[in-house]
Amino acid sequence: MPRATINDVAELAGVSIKTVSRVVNKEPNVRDATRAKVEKAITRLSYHPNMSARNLASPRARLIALIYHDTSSYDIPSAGYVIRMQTGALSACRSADYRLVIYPCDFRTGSIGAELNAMIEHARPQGIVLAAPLSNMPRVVQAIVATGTPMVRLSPGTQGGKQCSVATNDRGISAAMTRYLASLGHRKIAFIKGHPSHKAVANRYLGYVDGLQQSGLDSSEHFVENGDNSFGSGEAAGRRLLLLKAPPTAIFAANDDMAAGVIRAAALLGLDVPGQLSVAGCDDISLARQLCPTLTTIRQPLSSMAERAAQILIRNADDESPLQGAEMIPATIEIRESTGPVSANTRLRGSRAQGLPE
Amino acid sequence: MPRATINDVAELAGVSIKTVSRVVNKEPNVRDATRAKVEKAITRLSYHPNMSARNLASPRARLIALIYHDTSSYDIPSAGYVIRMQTGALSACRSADYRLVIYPCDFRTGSIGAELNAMIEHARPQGIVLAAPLSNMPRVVQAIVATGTPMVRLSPGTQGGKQCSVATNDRGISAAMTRYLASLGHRKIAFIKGHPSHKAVANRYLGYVDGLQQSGLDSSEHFVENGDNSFGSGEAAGRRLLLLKAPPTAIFAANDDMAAGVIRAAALLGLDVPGQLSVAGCDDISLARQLCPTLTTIRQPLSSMAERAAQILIRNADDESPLQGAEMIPATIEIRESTGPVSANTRLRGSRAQGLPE
DNA sequence: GGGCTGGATGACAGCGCTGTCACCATCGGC
DNA sequence: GCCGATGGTGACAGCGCTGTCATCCAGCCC
Repeated sequence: MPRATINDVAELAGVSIKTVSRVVNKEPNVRDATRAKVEKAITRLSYHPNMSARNLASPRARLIALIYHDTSSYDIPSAGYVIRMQTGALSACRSADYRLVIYPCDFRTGSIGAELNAMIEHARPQGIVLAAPLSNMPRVVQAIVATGTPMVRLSPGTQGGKQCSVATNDRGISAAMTRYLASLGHRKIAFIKGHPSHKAVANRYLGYVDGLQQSGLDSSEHFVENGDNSFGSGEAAGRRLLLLKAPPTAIFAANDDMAAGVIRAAALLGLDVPGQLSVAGCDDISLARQLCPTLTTIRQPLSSMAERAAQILIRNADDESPLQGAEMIPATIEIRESTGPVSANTRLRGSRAQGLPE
Repeated sequence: MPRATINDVAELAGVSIKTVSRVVNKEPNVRDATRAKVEKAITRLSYHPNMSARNLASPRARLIALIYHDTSSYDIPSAGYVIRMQTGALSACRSADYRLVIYPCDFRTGSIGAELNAMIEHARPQGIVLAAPLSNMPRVVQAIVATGTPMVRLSPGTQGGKQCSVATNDRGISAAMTRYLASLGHRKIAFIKGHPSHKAVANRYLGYVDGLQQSGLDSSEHFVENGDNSFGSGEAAGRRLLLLKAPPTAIFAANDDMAAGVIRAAALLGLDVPGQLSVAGCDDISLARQLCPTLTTIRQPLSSMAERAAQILIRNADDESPLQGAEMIPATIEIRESTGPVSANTRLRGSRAQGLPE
């Protein structure tokens, strides 16, 4: 059957198409009886408004773009990260009858500014959700700002500029994780920092320091190692920490990949996790549940963040609000198997402890 | 600056808008000189055709929908799978000036048929790319067929119906993997089957049998175990195989999760991989590169498959071809660290071999 | 009751593009 | 030199909707 148009509905309901339009768009100034009549006709004909016609006739694009760094060209450990954001953004779009355009792009490309510009010119989204780490790259942010398209940044790390953003409490939740470790009896809690370019990840270190302080613990420089977000760097840092004369009993890594590396380092040294060493990570990548033991970690509310960002953009079209300010959606701690209370024999090492091959 | 329209271009080039339209759509019957003039004007004004107007004016929707099973509600090990398909589909869409709509949905929902129907009515895509495992679920396939929207199925497992499909040579490449293992000197090659509902995964078993035969090896029932695609089932199956009196020297699992389980089982039994046991998987999930040792596996050309599917759909709009037949894009074997030649001391077990705690 | 206000509704003109068809040159064949 | 065929081009009517503005009818004030 040919698709029903607004004319068909108007005819069936005995009103003008304009009135149907009002009902569809939930505009005021329609009598209840009329509205009911129209709604009945809509149902009977299973009418769906034509997106293209709507967009053409009104300045509103009903299109949100989600721009993120494309990891598919190399490794894809962060695929879950992207999927979760998509899920959130899609959810907001679906309920508002908007469409979502996904735009993976590679920030290492020199021409990313031009590329984004072309995409924006082409798709003409009503708003843009910009994911981390693109959200804290001046080049990228500026290219988008230049187009004048409303934008919400996800986890921008710092509140630069007036752009609106949605973030999570990286620092606060990291402090909470540290306090949680302290509450298990740990006194020597180490931290492995992430790659310095990642602002949001850097905030986690600050949270760690806060947490130590709040728990009345000293932050010793010996218990802070540098990593670069990779599994290998986590393993190396973990090994260095565990081979100290007075090693920590808990290690908190700024991301899950490094935490997984720490678990491996511990295994190679014959240490039981969590019996002799507690390990915590951050991000809740899928690996966190597959690891053995499963990894206690911080779960970022990525989906909610992206959903909120899309909502802000959608609502912005109505009330022309200036679109600024930062929203915060709290992260949660996922307690799994890799953390536990300090045991009596914490200092005991397994037989394979010392001098293992790298 | 306000966005340039086709009128602006026509005026600048001194032709009618229809001629500009012809140039933009690469239609014939435009003199070269005219075409050049128009193209120059387009560049000067950096004109981009308005999608909505185009769609409204022509039956062609310039929209492809990618429908896949939404894993985000539970665990997300397959996020990479989705991302790779998206990448391929996006690539086809971008180069043809099409838009991509992603539609994750949960096949466990009772109302999935109605849901898909509503989505299709709403978005009106010109074609649908249906990913596995949805592509071999009759309920889902029928719901889409009922809408009359052109569809290409990805890895449908079997060639049911007349729908067009793009698949990979699961069976052939599995045979190749088996031959590869045999070529390393392995004579006792075990296989761990996947979940029976997954057609494409079932084909891998057939390939394994083919491969044994092609290598002149006997397929012994003792060397085939059942799994359910999960890590845990792989570990259990691996353990059973390795505790046989005459255990295999190579284990080929129908997917990577199970292969990872086998590696863990081997580690617990003190077996060195690949020194004493070769392990191969299938899918090339991101975990495959993070495992230690990294996993030899079969990489499905997901991105190419999705790209091809989208291309077929896009091209179908031009030449009204009946849209049927199955295309095949070959998978590749990724040789990594987990497989190696049979060593002299293959039968030697590590000290922790027997009777370890489960 | 006259004049007003404001809510409810409809007429109408596009939004920017494509499909159809008409038009005007050419051009080759007789 | 006349004809039909063909290539190149443009006029024009929508596609299905929304924004604007006009219209109409109640209800209200004095």
